[in-house]
Amino acid sequence: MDGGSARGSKTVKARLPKGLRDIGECEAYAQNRMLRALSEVCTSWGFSALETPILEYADALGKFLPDEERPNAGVFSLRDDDEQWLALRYDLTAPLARYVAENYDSLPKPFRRYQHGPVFRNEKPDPGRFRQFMQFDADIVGAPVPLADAELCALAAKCMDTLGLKEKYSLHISNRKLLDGLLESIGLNKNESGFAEKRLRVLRSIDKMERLGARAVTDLLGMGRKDKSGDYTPGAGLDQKAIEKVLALVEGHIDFPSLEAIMGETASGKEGIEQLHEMIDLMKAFGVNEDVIELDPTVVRGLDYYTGPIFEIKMGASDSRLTRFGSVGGGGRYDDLVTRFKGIEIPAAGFSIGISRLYTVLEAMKESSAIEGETLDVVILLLDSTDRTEAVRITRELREANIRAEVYLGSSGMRAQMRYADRRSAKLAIIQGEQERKRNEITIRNLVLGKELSASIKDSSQWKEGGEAQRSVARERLLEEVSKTLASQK
RNA sequence: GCAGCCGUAGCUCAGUUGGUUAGAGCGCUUGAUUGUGGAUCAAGAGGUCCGUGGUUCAAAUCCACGCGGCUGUACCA
Repeated sequence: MDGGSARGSKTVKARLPKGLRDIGECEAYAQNRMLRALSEVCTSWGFSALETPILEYADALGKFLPDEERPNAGVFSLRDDDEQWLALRYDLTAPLARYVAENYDSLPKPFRRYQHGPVFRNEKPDPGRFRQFMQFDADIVGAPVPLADAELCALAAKCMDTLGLKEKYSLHISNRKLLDGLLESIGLNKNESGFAEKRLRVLRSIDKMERLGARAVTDLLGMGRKDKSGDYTPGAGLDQKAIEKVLALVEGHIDFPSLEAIMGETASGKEGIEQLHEMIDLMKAFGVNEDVIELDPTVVRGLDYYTGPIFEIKMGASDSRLTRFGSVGGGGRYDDLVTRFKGIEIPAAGFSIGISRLYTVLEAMKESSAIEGETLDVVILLLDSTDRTEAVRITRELREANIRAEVYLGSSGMRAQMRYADRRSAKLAIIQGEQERKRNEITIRNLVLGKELSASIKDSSQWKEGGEAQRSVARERLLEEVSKTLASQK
């Protein structure tokens, strides 16, 4: 009555906020390795590091201002003590725009930078989609030419190659101007009322092509669509002819001649095609394998954001099992982003890779080289009869030789210590109890070999003897014998 | 955001038409088998039955609302 309930009333329930997660050792190691590798690539391509803070003024982030009804829709925001709204960054590009605007005069133009860090989105978490995740981002500000777009695409490809994913991804490229050309060619006029709304619906429908298929997209372009749950999504209200034209663009593979036919004489369409041609030529010159480049007008991305070339990095083009993961990164040209601050248009383009998402995909692909953690090498057991300072000296000697070692901390029995070593996937254990000490020896147990042998062991005395998995050697030969045992395990 | 389903131990779940002290398996901790990962045996820890209110002599069980999870859908920088 007293114990449980009294404790219950005083303790706090340990719980993780929804949509957030703890990252275990395997993913943490993998994430660090990926970030390090990508940073090196960017550095060698002449991009410099820039780290902006996690918090920004909400209005500097742009789009998602806290409003009366839903102060936390999209972004996490909070009030500073001077009443100004702060918000957690939801990507790395908006803070870059703020940085560029603030430091414009002192920056070299073009300005090339990379950055990585956690970003936050306050929205409904879905499986594999969290409210905090790691992004890697690279951008070029102040270069209006397709050469910059091509270089960023090529860098994205190089990044994927560096992560060991050569031939496991593809770059789907398109151009926002193609979509402008399409809208023009189906008779949507910029100056008509309701254009913005209609444009948005058309673009969203196109974006759903891959997930929902042609029939659903037809409905969405026309009268609207009712889904399984009974929810109704209003359509764009296009006529039959227009719908067919849109579908022609987004259905199946497309090549340049058919693209030209669809775009016709529209100015934006022509410009978009021209830019794509130039980009692809330059990408190849940058060393991108032609096979990973895929012309794909279904790529839409940020609706009010991009102004020119856009692209997405998708996994396993040939492996349909992976298409459900969608894109692991993408980017494009966003010439308007700094305009908000400066009043003048500053050309900019960039891309980001979703590190957290990429890890999830690699895990599902069982890319073990990318996802395995770093295991412990040695656990030094600590028995009642073990000399503490000697155990510490052994630990230190191993560590100085760059062997990952730890001395058991605690007073449990030997059995529990062995279980601990097993749980930690340690490769071997070192024992120096009374028997070893008398003879100035140590016992090395090969845990990997021991596990293999255990399958055939029947009675418990064999366990204790250890057989080939265990031997005693002179104390001075510690390093030599440990190294030998570790080497034998590879 | 909208809709449907679900919520009992760390995990997977049982719990009768509402009825005494809420259970099992696995896992976890400790111990035994001379000082060894497995097996076996023994003991132990671990619960606000999601929360709040209601119906009732009586609620894990029925009702309402909230919260959380899953699925679909919307949004997605």
